[in-house]
Amino acid sequence: MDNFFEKVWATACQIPLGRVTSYGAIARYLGAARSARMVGWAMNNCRASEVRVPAHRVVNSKGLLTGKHHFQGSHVMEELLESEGVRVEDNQIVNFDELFWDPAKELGIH
DNA sequence: ATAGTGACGGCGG
DNA sequence: ACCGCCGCCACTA
Repeated sequence: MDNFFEKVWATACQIPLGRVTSYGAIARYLGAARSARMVGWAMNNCRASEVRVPAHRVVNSKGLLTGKHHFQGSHVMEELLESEGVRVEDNQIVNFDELFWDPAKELGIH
C-alpha cells in the first residue's frame, strides 16, 4: 500500500545478521527523523508484508526490546536475537553500541 | 471532529 | 546519570 512501509521493511531487511538498529535510525535514514513511532507502526504492520521482515533486529535507541510483546510469543524476539549471536539480558541488548548498525552510515545518508 | 494511545526520541530538571 | 514532560504521526473510540 504505502511506499513508506515498504521502505521501512526494505531497510530492516538490509540489517546484517547478528546486528541491530533503532527505530529512530531507520526514520532518519528515510528522511522522517521525527517519525520514529511510525517505523514502529510499520513493524507492527510488517505481518501484512509478503516479505519476512527481521523486526527482532529493530529496537529502541537504548537497545531495549520494547516491542517483544507484539511477537507471537513473549520471548521469541530474545531467542531469535540469541540465535543470531546477540546477547540479550533482561530485555536489554548487551554491547548494543557495538552491535548497532546505522543504515544512514552504512548505506549512505539519504 | 476531539481526545487518547503507542514497537520512539530529544531535552530539561 | 536518572526521571519526567513534550513533540510527532497514524489509528481508534
